[in-house]
Amino acid sequence: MNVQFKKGVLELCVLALTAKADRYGYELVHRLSETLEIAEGTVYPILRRLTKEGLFTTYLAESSEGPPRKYYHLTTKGEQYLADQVREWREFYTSVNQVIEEDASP
Amino acid sequence: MNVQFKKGVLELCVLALTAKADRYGYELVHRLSETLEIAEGTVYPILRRLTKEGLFTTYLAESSEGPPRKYYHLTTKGEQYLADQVREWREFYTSVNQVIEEDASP
DNA sequence: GCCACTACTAAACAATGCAAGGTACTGAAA
DNA sequence: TTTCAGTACCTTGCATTGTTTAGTAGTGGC
Repeated sequence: MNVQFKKGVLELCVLALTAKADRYGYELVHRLSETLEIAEGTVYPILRRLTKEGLFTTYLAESSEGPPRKYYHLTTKGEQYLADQVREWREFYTSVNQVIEEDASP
Repeated sequence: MNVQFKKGVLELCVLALTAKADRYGYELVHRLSETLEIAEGTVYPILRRLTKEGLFTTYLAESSEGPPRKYYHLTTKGEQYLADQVREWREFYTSVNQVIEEDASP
């Protein structure tokens, strides 16, 4: 998996998954690993940063299978930011595909 | 335009455009600026790097409108690399869209 | 000669993913 | 009881790569 492709997009994926339901870090790592290869050391800094920026609130919940989980909940500000990012992402990959296809089949 | 999205993809775009025809740097900057916002100082380092890696050969051609242009020509190695990158790109954005849509319309 | 445009280069800077390391709780196997 | 695997969290330093900013140099019009 091309590491460079992921830049900035992982943040978008974390936001998107958390919009569907509150998530905890470990869960996000494993969910995202199914399709995109992603490391723990990548996810936690993103969560910290986005929480600091007010896009997430957090709360702890006990688990029967290990230490308590820190859940992340998307704020209203987070939802707006996510919507913007999704729009930008769509514009972006459409542009890239135009450049590629322009070339692949002229 | 999200700066981080561009990382890694610019290389792909430069390769894709050069696969269609030999290009010179200034031309690439202006073509790519049409869709992605991009600076001169970004393109030339990519060209230098890819040339060093054997994906491009270069030659000079005179221009009636300024100094001679340095054209970049994709090598066979470059074509193979491009094909790989395009395949990876398609897999990548498909995965990202799955994650986003999973969330946007469940 | 001077200026705008074209073409390219160089160096310091910033953002972000990753590897590697650490802490700590639970339950089952030894 | 000790040990190990699985769960869950977090931090640090590194590598990669685009950006910013500045600079060099040729051409043609004023």
